[in-house]
Amino acid sequence: METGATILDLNQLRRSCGLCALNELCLPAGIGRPDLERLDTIVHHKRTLDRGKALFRQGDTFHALFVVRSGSLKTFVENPAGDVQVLGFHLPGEIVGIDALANDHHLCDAEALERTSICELPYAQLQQVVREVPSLHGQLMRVVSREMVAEQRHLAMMGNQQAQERLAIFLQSLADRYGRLSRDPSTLNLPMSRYDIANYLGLVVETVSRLFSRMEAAGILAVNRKTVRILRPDLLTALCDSSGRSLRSREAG
Amino acid sequence: METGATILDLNQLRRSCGLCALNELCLPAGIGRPDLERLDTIVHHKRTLDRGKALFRQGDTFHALFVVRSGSLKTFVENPAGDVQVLGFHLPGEIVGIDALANDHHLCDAEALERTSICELPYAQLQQVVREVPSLHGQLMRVVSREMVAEQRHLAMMGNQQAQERLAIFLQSLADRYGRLSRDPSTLNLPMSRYDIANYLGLVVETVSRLFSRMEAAGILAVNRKTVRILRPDLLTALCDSSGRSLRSREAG
DNA sequence: GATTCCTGTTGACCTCGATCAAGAGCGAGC
DNA sequence: GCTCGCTCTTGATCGAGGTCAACAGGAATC
Repeated sequence: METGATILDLNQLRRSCGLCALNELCLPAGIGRPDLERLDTIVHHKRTLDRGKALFRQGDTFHALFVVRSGSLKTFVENPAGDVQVLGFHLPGEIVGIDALANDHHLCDAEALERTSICELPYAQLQQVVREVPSLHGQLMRVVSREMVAEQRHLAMMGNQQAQERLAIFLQSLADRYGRLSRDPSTLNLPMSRYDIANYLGLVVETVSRLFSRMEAAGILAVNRKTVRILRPDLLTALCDSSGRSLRSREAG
Repeated sequence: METGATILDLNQLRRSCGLCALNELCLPAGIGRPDLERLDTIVHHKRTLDRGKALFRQGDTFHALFVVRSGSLKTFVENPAGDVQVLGFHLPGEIVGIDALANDHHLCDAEALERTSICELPYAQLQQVVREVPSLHGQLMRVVSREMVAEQRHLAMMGNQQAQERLAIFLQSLADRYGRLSRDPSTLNLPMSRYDIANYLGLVVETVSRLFSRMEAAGILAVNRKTVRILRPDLLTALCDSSGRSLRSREAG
């Protein structure tokens, strides 16, 4: 349906970090033109995953870092007893696979929540580029640090917050990230199941379901399966810090 | 060797990564002699903290990474409501401060649990050394990755494990780390308070106290204030995976 | 359209761990 | 010595959220 040239242009658009809309949210943030082109030479853009398909599995040997380009992923660990813990949901511009650097093999699973396309950064080549482009080292460390901070927030939520606050915080953070991606932050299209949400929040699915119902009854949300509209962002924010456990927290000395 | 050189040798011993007992557990692991000497030039060894003193506080501007040399630290976040979450306890050879790389200021507090000495790695200089010693980049990423994995384990514990399993896992992991530091892994000298342990595990102090008593009654531990002897490591291990929540976990899909 | 499977919702009940309360052990300061 | 103020322990009670159970709404297959 299109001329050959158009397809090439589209390919070009899809292939270059410099032209990618996620540019400033992603690894290239703050990296100058020529260096960016060097980085571009090693980025593979091909991989596309269907819903439920794995990007990598626990135990896979590590060879690349990945960045979500469109769609979304979940990462999770599973212990020998079969207990699953969802570690995070990853939206466009977010990096996954860092946990594998310590051991040369992946310690968690990464799975597509919907049709998802991925940029692949072969690690050996990335290290070579880091040698040539020193500022990339700093940027990589910053991105990694950002992931750590997200994990710490997750942890703090699990340790201190009540069920309702947890869900509110989760929705809020999702809305924030939608905003940063220039999507409408008041209409969330949750790509993950209630089971995933519950597990991520350290709750069971029934509790999450009840909380959605309760927040809908309170006029804060309009919930229709995967589609959640935030009607009262102010009330949602209020729910985020209803000061959970009083005693436990204040005096850990 | 000359007389008078002895004092210099001791200083040398204290000052050089090459001679440090933690060498292979720390940042220098896998780095060759000459590169190590270059790294050595930027490491400051002076800081010593008394119990309860802060290495840094939330909001402090970031200028250096730190490695515990002796003693121990806890890191924790505190939200505006006053809720505290202990993120981790840091033993010799472990690095802290990475979370600050993303924002140029610290997002958590780090506090000494006992008299603790610290190696300081000024970040600007560290980056310079990374340019000169490319293998250091890889090693830094590995160390960071190790921290992330520890956080993920913490998270999985909070999400899936019952109270008793949490304490068992905590003691087990402490014993493992003692072992790696060539200390007796069966006699733990807990530098942190019951409050810190409880908060780290997402429990309250009363629960932790009861669990210690219960495990002592079961003949697994001998508890005397801060001193905990592991009498039956086999039983402790058994408690670590008594498969907590069955339904919640098995099918997060 | 009927069947099956899966995800999600709602209700009834119960348990684990939080909360409240009291007291014991120990150190620091006077 | 005594008191004050911690940290830690133990007991009694309560409630948030987990467990069990039943069912409803889609989606996929036939």
